Amino acid sequence: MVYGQVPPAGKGGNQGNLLSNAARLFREKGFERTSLKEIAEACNMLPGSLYYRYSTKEALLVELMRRGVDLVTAEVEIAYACSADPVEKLRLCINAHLRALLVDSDAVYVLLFEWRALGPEAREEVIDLRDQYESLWASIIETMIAQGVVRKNVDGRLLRLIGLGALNWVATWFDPKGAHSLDAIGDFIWQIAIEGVINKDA
Amino acid sequence: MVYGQVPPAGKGGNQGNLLSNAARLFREKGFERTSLKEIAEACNMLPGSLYYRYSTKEALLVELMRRGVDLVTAEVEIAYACSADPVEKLRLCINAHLRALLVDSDAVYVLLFEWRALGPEAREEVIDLRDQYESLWASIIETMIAQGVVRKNVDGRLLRLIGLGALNWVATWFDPKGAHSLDAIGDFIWQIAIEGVINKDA
DNA sequence: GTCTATATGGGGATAGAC
DNA sequence: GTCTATCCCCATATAGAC
Repeated sequence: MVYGQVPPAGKGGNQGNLLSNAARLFREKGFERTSLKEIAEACNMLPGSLYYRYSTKEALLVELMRRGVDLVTAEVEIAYACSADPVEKLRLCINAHLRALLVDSDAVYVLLFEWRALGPEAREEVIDLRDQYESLWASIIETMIAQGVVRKNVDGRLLRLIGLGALNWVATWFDPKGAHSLDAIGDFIWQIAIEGVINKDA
Repeated sequence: MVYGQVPPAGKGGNQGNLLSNAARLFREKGFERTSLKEIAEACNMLPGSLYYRYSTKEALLVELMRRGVDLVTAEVEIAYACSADPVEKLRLCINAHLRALLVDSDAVYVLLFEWRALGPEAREEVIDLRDQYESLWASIIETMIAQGVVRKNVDGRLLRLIGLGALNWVATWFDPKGAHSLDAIGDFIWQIAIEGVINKDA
């Protein structure tokens, strides 16, 4: 069931504009601290007009999150197909996730950090979508374990949760003008996953 | 400057109760979605009464966050002193951080996940406090690098940010009734830091 | 599709009694 | 210290004109 969506969704227009404006504002200020008035202003419209597209503010958020899942899923799937080497696949997928979260779209950030704003019904849908995305990572990791690339005694589920956590938290501190490029950060995380940080010669 | 604090803070009373009720609610529902009415109800009081203790809702949040920083700092400092072995120190500190965040107090969670609710002034104070805590981790890591325990070519700042990210994100999915105890999760993260997950025999 | 105008409710906050 | 009473604002959402 598709929560809160307006039936035929009109003829398409510049909905994308509305969603990306909303995504940017939700990311910058958070969902509750962003009013429909602000979103409307960003689109050169008036608050009431938004209800032609979305039945509630929450429905707008849910639609945004759907786009976020679709986007990050697509990016990681493409990255996965870009190499035959399993360890290199991992590196590419890590960087794809970071790029989707921090460069390509505000929707992925909103998806990951604003789900607590959802009521029970919408929350269920979004958690399902997020789980679908995470199952992509689950299969990436399980494949690596099956191939013997990752040690068999490593818990795949824990590895996925911890790894995605390390990636997601980057969104709280990353500075595009900072010392490290996003790819450098992704490669760093990949490096830790491969061999840790301890000096074995000591 | 101590933002928003009520001057002499009265004679102590059961402020801790108020703060822990607020912390629990902020953690469960988020800051904006928790009304002063709800907090007051949890304390068997009425909304207006809260203003005797805190000049604004935000000041209450800030005080909560101060407690959160103090608590997690103390826990990690104690853990650090509990072993002489640097690698074991790291394990203990990881688990101390997780315990502070997920068992000992809701304030640490609120500190880490609700800082976006703060206005510019309060935000500056809280970010300073958080930076003080992170400098504790910075010195733990720098010491390990100086001792040659961590490879010298590893960027200490990145390691701290990524590591704390992996730890903090655990708060979004940890289930006390789940398959892994908190210590098991901490040890897993520690294990990755030490040697990664890749099978070198393959 | 967007605007005008407005209903409605709840939120944080205040003043002063007790 | 807590309660009573209440103010004021702003947010979401609606109805109907254009």
